[in-house]
Formats: sequence, C-alpha cells, structure tokens
Amino acid sequence: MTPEPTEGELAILNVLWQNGPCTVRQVHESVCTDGSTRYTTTLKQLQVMTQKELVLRDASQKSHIYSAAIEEGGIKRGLVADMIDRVFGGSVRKMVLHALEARDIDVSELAQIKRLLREREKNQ
Amino acid sequence: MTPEPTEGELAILNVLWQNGPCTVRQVHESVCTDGSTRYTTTLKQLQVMTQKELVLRDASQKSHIYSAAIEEGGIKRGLVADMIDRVFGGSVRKMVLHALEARDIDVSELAQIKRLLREREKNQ
DNA sequence: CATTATCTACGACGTCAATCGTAGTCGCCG
DNA sequence: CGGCGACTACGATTGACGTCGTAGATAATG
Repeated sequence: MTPEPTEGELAILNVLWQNGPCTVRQVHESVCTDGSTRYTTTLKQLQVMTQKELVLRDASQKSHIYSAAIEEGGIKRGLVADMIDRVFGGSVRKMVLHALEARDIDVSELAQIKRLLREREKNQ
Repeated sequence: MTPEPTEGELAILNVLWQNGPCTVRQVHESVCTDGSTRYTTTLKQLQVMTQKELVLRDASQKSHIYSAAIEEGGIKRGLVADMIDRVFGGSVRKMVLHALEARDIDVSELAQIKRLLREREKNQ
C-alpha cells in the first residue's frame, strides 16, 4: 500500500494535481512563495518522492518534468479516513461537526453540503 | 499557541479525555492493547507531554496520576481546520465530501448530520 | 571561446518523535 | 530483615523529514 505522504510531500502533490506536470522550479515557486527555503530542498524532496513512486519523472529534457503518480481522490480519502479513525473514533458525524465549527462557512456552501447529503441518501 | 500534538500524544490524550485521570499503566494498556511497545515508552511520552504542558501530573501518590491539560474540542477543531487548509485548500465542502466517500455511513448518522446542518443554518 | 546561469546529484546535518534499557527508589510479603 | 515487584527518571539510539551546501554537467550569453 502507498504510505501516506508527509506534509511537505502533500504540498508538492497539490501543486502537481492542480497544475499538471511541472519542472522543479515551478513546483518550488508554487510551494514556497516566500523564499524561505532553497531550490535544492524542493529538488531533493522530488527526488525522494520519485524513489517512493509518489511522482513520475520525465528526464528527457534538461529540466526534468515531474507529475503526480498517485490519484488525488484516493489519497485525500485516505487522509480523511485516517483522521476519522485517529481523532474521532470512527465517527463521520463528529468529524463533520468539528469541521462546521472549525471554519466560518457561508450559506451557499452550506447548501452545497446539504445537496451532497441528499445525493448520498439516494445511493444507499 | 499550543502546537498540535503528535500522533502518539493524540492517542494518549484520547484515553485521558475518555477515561479521565489515569495512571501510566492505565494509559499504556489502553493505548497499546497488543503489547507491541514497552511500558517505559508510554511513561516517557507522558513525561514529555508534561513538559509541553499537554497533561498535568499529580505526583502525590507513588503511581502518578495524569490528566489532560488541554481542551478536547479546541484541539480537534484545530486538527480539522489544519486538514481543511492543507489538504482541501480551505474548502469545508470538499472535506465533507471526502469524508462521506471515505466511510460507509448509515442512514441514522446521515440524519444526524443533516440535523447539524439545520442547526447551523439557524445560527447564521 | 569564456564566463555565467541553471540543472541535477548527493552527502551531511539538525530536529523531533518513538522506543528501549538500565538504574535508582520504595513498598510489600514471606 | 531481605528480596521481589512496581514505579519513576533518564540517557542512548534509531529513523524519518526537512534543509542546505557543494560539486559536476550543460546550456545560454556576450
């Protein structure tokens, strides 16, 4: 099984999922907007992630092109499932409750969530 | 601000939140049902957590009594908020969507979640 | 052509969490 | 009293992650 990506790896994967294949430089500038960390740090992370097969590398150009090797939905579902178990003793309800408390949420988003629930009821 | 507890610390805090004040042995046996880890490991963790002020220690007995020093709801809200930001770009809706996909959920729990949403709409 | 910029590769380091072993303390039971 | 059992204290170790510096290769620029 794919082990869960670390925090840094997740940040990089988010860039690749949103932007598609990127060079190291593109990833680095997306992930570190404030220049608080060096280019080679991101490079190293991508090299490690290649080892772990979290990303694929196209080395046919001088500047290698990296792309996500794992599916976004699956990973995120796994992360949420993990939190549901570890933090909320397996209760989806408690998780949702705390999510609603954790963030201000506007009416339209509430409506969208209610729609999700209705969909969910159908498919049961 | 209190830094987020680590995975092991969270497991211990869950024991204390659910059972109230405990000895090291009680915590250890709750947190490590399979004997995969030694008693002194849990002890050490509790000592570190005392340093970090995540727990309080009553040393008036030979077997010290530990209790949670931080509030459950606050910590859990923080953890969820963190995930909403790091994983779902700040979208509560996406978080809830993935939560519903991540776990089978029965009708009564769905109903409870819908009730939460209705409550939430009132207070807005 | 020579210099400068841009890449990759790779080793080294600091930090932090988890884990364990050992030593010291104290009470209890025979 | 003497030894065993339970407890605390604490140092040492390991592994994972993030971070950086430097070296070497290659492209770009004047």
